[in-house]
Amino acid sequence: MMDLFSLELEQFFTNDTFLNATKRLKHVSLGLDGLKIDEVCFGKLKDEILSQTYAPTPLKELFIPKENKNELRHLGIPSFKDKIAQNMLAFELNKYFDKLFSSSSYAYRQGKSYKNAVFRARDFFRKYSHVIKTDIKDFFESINHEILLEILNVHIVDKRIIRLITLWIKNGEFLRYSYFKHHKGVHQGDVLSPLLSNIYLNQMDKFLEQNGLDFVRYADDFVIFTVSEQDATNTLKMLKNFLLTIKLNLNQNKTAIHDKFSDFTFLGVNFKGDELSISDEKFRQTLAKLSSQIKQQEINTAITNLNAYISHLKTIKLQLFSPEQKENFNAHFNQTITNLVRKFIKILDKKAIADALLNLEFAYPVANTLKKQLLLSYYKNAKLPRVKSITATLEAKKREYLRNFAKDSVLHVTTPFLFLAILQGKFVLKQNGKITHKFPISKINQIIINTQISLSSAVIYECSKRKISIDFIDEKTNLSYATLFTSNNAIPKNTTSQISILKTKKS
DNA sequence: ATGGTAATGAC
RNA sequence: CUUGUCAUUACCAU
Repeated sequence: MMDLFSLELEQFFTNDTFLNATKRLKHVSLGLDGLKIDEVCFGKLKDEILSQTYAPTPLKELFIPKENKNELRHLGIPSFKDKIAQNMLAFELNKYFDKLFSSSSYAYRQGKSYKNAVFRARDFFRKYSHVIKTDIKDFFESINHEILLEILNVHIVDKRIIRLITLWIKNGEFLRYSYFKHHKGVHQGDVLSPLLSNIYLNQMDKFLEQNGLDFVRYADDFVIFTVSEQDATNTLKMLKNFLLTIKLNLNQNKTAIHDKFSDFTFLGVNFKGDELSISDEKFRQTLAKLSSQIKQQEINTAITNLNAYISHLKTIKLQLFSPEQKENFNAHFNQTITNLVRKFIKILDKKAIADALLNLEFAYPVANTLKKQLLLSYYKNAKLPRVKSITATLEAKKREYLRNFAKDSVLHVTTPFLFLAILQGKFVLKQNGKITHKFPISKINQIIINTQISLSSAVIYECSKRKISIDFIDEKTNLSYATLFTSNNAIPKNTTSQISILKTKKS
């Protein structure tokens, strides 16, 4: 007989779990009801939920740019009361469902981390010759409600819980005044979503296990190991067919079969067979982060920050550096410390600096005699004029030009009472009917207005066509109070659908 | 040991 | 006025 989730709502909707839930949630970003975390009344929430009169607030739809990518992340932000309710349930559900999950599933689970996943994958690759690297297309947004609810229904005894979860996943989103229904997928931002996503993909884990396949899965990102290319091809075909039965598809252009000699990236780590490394881009980021630790008013806080960052790096990244990267890292580290000393050499005496440096943690083990030499060299080098590295010298010049280009391409209007229009294919600024400035449209990619001016509709039309954004900045606060058009088309897409609605008779 | 904050980093 | 889960590290308090 299978173990079931037999807890009833009353058993975990208590004052204690309420307090726990409020602690675990961020206290920023209000939902649409505008309630702050300390304005949520537990008594009322509990009554509503137990009596099934509870209704979640629609989510706040938001698009934020993904890091280093020209894509947007679609978020739905629930109100605090809904987050709290979900959190209280998630805690118990997590405990129950975690027992059912595969040991090869690593995301969002207590005691598991992406590091474990990386090393597990490496260990598997020592036993196999081929690997399928793939991920699922629009995973969160593709989860099928009926299939998910069916699974939950099998395990959860108290059906009021099923009703709650249904309310949450089917809850719609507001973008400004436009409401978007939610027929499929779980919201990115809901507390329960990570767990629900694991429950859903547990079906695939079980399928892979039944077929005797070794794999490592982190959310929708996973690798499957095989003994030959043919085996990999067959497995992939079989997997695709299975995924169709749970309404999922693979991301075609991120799916590939690799042998021990071709590189691929999994969880931010470069794999080449069982040899791990980190990408040049990530490596540069690491160096930049290291340097940024010394931007401190006090030498001791700078050292504390550096030590914290180094300790953090030791837990995984340092183990993944190639010999070349190690060497570069050490050079950069030495340079960073020299810069730090240079910054404080005028205001602190030699002893104060030496005392601070003695606390310094090194990324790699350093013998005591060598350590003394290094510390001394930092002090000596700091006295010399600063000589930038070749790349830094070129970078600085590059940035200077980028700034200039940006200056050229942004039309920033600060003089009041002008009229911005389009004439003969150019943006023109007029004062009392006379043209004072002209700008070629093709060169402009942003317009910033922080004063009171007039704007012709032709300008707005041209800007929308060319995806030139217009920002209106408040003179006093320097904050943007309105933006017309973004360079990304995710939002305009919704806007156009709204316009098409307004054109109908129903409008 | 247990409680808190602030980083980073995977999705 | 940029979410969620998990992990790691550092610091502080008892």
